Amino acid sequence: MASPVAALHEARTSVGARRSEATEAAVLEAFVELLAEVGYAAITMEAVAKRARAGKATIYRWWPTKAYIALSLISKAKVELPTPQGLSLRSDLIDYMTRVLGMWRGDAGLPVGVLVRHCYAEAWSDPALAAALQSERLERWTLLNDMLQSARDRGELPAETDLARAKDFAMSWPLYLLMTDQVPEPDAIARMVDDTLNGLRAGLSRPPSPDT
Amino acid sequence: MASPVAALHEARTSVGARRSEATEAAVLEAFVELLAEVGYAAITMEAVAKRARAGKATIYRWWPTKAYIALSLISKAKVELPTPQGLSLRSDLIDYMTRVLGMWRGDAGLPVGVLVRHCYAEAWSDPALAAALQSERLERWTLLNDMLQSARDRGELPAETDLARAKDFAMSWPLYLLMTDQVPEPDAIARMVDDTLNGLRAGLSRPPSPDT
Amino acid sequence: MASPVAALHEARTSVGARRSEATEAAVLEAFVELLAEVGYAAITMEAVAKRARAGKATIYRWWPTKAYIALSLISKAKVELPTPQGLSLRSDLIDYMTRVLGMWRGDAGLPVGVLVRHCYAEAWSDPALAAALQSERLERWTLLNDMLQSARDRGELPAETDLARAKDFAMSWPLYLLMTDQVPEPDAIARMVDDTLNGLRAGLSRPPSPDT
Amino acid sequence: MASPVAALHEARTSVGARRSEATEAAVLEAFVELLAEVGYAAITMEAVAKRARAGKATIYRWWPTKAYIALSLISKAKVELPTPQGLSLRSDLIDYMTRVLGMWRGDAGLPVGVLVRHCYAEAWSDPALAAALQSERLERWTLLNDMLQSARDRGELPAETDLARAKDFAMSWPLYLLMTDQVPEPDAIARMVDDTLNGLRAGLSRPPSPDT
DNA sequence: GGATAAACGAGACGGTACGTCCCGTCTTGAG
DNA sequence: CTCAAGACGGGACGTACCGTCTCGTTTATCC
Repeated sequence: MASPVAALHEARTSVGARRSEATEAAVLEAFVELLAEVGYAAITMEAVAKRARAGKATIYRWWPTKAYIALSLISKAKVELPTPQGLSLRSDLIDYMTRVLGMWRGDAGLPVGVLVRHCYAEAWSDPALAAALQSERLERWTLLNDMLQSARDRGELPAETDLARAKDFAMSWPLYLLMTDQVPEPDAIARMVDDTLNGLRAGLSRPPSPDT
Repeated sequence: MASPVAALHEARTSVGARRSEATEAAVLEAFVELLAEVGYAAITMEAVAKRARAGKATIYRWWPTKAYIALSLISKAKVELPTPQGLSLRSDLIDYMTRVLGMWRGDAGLPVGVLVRHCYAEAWSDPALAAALQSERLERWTLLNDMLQSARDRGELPAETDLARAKDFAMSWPLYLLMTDQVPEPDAIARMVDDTLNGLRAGLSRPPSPDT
Repeated sequence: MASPVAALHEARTSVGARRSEATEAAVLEAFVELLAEVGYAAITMEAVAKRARAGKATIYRWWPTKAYIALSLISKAKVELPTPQGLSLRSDLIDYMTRVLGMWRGDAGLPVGVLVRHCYAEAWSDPALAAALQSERLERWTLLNDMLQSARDRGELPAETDLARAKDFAMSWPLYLLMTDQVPEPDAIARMVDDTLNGLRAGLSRPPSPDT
Repeated sequence: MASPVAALHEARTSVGARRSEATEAAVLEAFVELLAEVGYAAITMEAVAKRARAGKATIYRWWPTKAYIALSLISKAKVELPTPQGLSLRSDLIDYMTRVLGMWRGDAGLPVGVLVRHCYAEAWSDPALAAALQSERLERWTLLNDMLQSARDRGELPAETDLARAKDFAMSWPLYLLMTDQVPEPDAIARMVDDTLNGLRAGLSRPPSPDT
């Protein structure tokens, strides 16, 4: 059930050997190694298979393209996101962004940001991947949603704030920076959050209501 | 000198036949056709050459990868950007964004947005392409810069506004939408601009000064 | 002990379920069907297993390669070979060849000729298969041997005729025709037999004796 | 133009690089080496390409399967066949068969017999190959045809002998021996020829004429 | 005008990776 | 204990493109 990728392979009724977890781990590990050694673009399914001592057919059985392997890694890279303190949206956002950007930069070993960028790139031509990414995004941004809701409840944000749009808006600045290779260093995160907050506090625009 | 791509091939001293403009046009046209028929990802240099009735070597002589062909097309897709009226930043931005997004969506026939997205994607692994894109971006965003400067001069924006950062900030929301396949329809552009303006008018954060 | 193939699996000491005859029949039947549908070359063990609803391991337990399955079918294709009348070698041979060639052509449903040809082909690289084929051949050609011996006894063939060599010689013309896809129609069989008889009656050459 | 295989690639109207003879030679040489090292059955197109330092696509461009490479080698293996002396059919045949069998056994380095056997095997499933083999056979057996014709003219064979059938008959005994791995040593060739001659001299059967 | 040189189309080349297929083995649970 | 189902490591298949390299033709400059 867990990951969006695994979800495609749930049905299982008959007998026979089960999916090898050792192989799955070996594939992911091989991918991480190759990412560090040759870079995302130069990774081939062939090389991953050889490195993982797995058959190519096995890899294709579970991951249609290398982007899905990347997505598996993104899903596994669950950082310990802090429970929002709820004192102020600003401090909550700074905490949150610090963790997220640290994960993107690879503070925990795996530079998830590279994977995210390439997954978005390939999702442009692969609707199924786009959908999987979307669901990944929803799952991962739950905390962000909670933060914004609390802030709205506390009156830090206008009462009529559209939470979904606010979430998108809040991620657009950092994602733009990721996309253009300008992921901010920790000390620049507060500035980024302040810029975002200015936009949010002033109240996001709303769709025109017929009665207005 | 025109385009960033052509700039790499200026030097010319000796005799011999010149670059065939007919061939260049045929290649670009073939690319546009293939884009509509099979999508960006499925375009190959081989297919472009065959469609354009050009030799592969000829294409490689002028464009290292298909991303550079895309870049050539982006450069050629000069829309008639309006001279800013200078009445208000809001109306200027709405005019500007309307034109840019229209070009991205392909209102003039060629969906430039797809090309932009894929160029960004491939630029992640190709510094030279990234540089060419950067210079393309500067050129294209000159008008945006002018608008912001005028607005600052008129007092619509805080006097201490960092124009470069403001430009990035102003483009981050639309680019994010482009990247996530949510390019707004014309009637939603005003909302997008308003969200951006809220952030800008409140004053972008500034880097910490040593004396603070 | 029946077939040369089965003979490899006679020893049976331990307990447990016995070989399922239903499975064996299903495999052979599946093979015959596939032979008609896709041709010998395109038959795979995988497809046979699936068609027979048998496990691949089960098939491999009893037949090392598909050639052995073919051999099993050849062995089973016991036609009612006529007891030699003993009136004349010529009429006996015509009867015999008519039956054998009919079987090759598939008059009884299964075109055994195709199986024979492919078994010979694969036997070139598989000594065990070659040996099995050899023993199959001996068994099948017993009648031919009898005919030749009777004819020699009756004086139709030179007294010093080497029966083994005569048997080979008698089969070489039809086998050559099988190999070159020229299996004679029934009315041409008499001609083939006559050609062979000419050679046999004149006396096959003998190995040089030391005293000659 | 010569060979049956090359004949498929004669048409050539436009410009462009020509077929590389060095590569063709390298492929054939690699095939010969692999034949000696691993045996026909274990040769793969992949290994041939690697050994010859040729691209797989290049090999597939000129030879559809490995059997066609074998056929190329057979065609190239032109032995110095003796001009028939014309003294007697028997001595001519012995000379001829000695040369042919020597080539099959590999007296000149390349065991052509193995190639012939496998080509026949694969021709059973490949009509185009069968046709190419047929034309190869015709070309190679020209001398045999001449011998038989001279002998008929001299009265050594019945005047009504069908030369084509005689040729087939003359080759059926040696080919049968090749197929069953019993290629005769030089001293047994005379016996083989004698057996064949007995059949020929007695007169091959003729198709029934309507007026008989 | 003849020589020279560049660019061109066509396309063969060595090579890499693709995604599929099948091999023969091993694992799992049902009978 | 055997069997079906089926996942596995492995490896060859035949294809598609890559980017480079002849070829011989065309086109422009220079002497």
